[in-house]
Amino acid sequence: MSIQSTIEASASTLPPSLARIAAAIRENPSVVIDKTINELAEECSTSVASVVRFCRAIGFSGYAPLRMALATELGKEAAQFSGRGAFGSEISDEDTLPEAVSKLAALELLAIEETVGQLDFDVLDAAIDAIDGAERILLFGIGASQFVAVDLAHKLLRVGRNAHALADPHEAIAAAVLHAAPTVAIGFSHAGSTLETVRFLEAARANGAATIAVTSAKDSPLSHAADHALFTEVRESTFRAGAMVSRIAQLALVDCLFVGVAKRRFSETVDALQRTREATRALHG
Amino acid sequence: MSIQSTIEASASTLPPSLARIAAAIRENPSVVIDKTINELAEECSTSVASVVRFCRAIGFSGYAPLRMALATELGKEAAQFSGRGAFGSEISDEDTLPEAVSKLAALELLAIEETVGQLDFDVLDAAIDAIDGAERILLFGIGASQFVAVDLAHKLLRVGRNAHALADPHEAIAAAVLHAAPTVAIGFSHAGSTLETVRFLEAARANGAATIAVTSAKDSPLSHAADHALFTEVRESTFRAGAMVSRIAQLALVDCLFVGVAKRRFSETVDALQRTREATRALHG
DNA sequence: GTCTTGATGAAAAGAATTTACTCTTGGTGA
DNA sequence: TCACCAAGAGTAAATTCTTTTCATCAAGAC
Repeated sequence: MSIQSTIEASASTLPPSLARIAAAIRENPSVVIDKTINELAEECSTSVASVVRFCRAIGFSGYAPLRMALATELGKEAAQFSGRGAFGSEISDEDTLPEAVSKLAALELLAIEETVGQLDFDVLDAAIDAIDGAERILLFGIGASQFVAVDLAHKLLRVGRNAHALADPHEAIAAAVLHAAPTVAIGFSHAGSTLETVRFLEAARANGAATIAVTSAKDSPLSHAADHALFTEVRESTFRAGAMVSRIAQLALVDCLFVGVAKRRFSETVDALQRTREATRALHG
Repeated sequence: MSIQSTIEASASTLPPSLARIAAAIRENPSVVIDKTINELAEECSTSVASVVRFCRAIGFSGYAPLRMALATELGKEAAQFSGRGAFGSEISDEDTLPEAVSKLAALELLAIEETVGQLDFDVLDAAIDAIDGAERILLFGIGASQFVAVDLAHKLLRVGRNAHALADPHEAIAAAVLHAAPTVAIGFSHAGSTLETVRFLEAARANGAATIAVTSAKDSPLSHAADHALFTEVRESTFRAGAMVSRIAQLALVDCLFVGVAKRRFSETVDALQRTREATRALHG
């Protein structure tokens, strides 16, 4: 539990003069670091003794320990937002190149962090099960999502799985309705509303295939059409950065899926990767 | 510049007793936070006066300011490594799924951070200039790098640039040697040694095209074959995670390029994106 | 050989922090 | 009504920590 939330929590039970100190710190935590106990007491129109009482009240032995702990905590917070440019602010025409680049990078980092952070491992595990159990893996996405589908297909192919990224809606539906070996169908759509992709999953499901959705929209046609829905977390500032960031998040998610599948058949996977690697190296002489 | 590296840097020029203090802090920075100036002096077999001198020597006005700053810095460091699983450690068979996933995510985050962090903006700017000035943009990569090439081509296409991701080496060379409008050729190769990609850039260069390399290898045939070499920074733990992480880093780099190009023609770009967006929306009714 | 110069620590001086004690205020029960 | 208690708050003394000052010492320069 952080110091600041501890202060927040105990603020209501504190007597007036200690409460003033709590309020001052809540409003600007760095006063503790910048000011001595005397200055802080004066700023809160109270005595240094009360500041010491306040420190005790929130669980510290004195002012110095509180100072150190708070400095550390503020450092942590700063780190969370440092190197992440002007957060959330739009990438605009006026930005210099380094500014624009760091804003974009910040969004991409955040997207991966949050996507992986909120991942439901039960769903992920179930999806991996489905992929692991299938003899035919069909992947479909349109536009930017197509890259992601192709990427995963390529990776699965390299470890010896029978994966196909379908190029167009007709081909996708045709493959989905084909009665063949146990199939898993994976549909990719950032907004979750791309009609062709939804149809693809629906058709596959109607034909007894397991279905997986990868989208950012929790409550969307695509997620409803799937047995297992995996979500990306993207703070899409606008369409300008949106496509890039959502693609990165989808790829990170796809990597998680792949790692899971690879783990299931670890030795085979390692073996397969080694072979493909050697084979391609042979090509280069 | 961090406090700890400042200490590191000045340690060699410090007189013996101050050097002892520097050594103690270097070995365990948190002594500064845990101990008073008296205790620290005693631990270093020196006087409190020397500790104050030390603080001055590394640019602080006294012990208290150093304490606060160091506490903040340690907090930052702590934040950097929390939530990033077991760092650098290999993804292994024994990992649970959440472990494996967080290790992978940590590697991907690090790759983006470091790639963007070490980016040479002069080179980036020059590369963007080249792309901006070209009337024909040729992109080529093989294997995993092909996705990156296709991705960038797709994005440039969407903002109205004449970009082509070439599918195979023959096509690539053929396009490169064609005497046509001012051309820029962009080659992608993680290792920087893929023969076909190197040949592609060489052919393009011989024909007067501007050339750009995207690779992780600073000193490689590909980077030497290019006018402007952009580097990804990947701590490739092994081939298991390597392909995924390097691809993410390349994409992040490609996004930087794209943002730069888009900035040059901001209104046109926004306009073009809006049009393509509306057009695709029309398709979905 | 003496004179700097820089390094060092002891101790005084100055701040900051903590403790001890006092004062006020508002309530309680005889 | 009044004595009394307890909680809240402050003053000032005591303590601890930090900074400054000054004296000493060693090593190299003249």
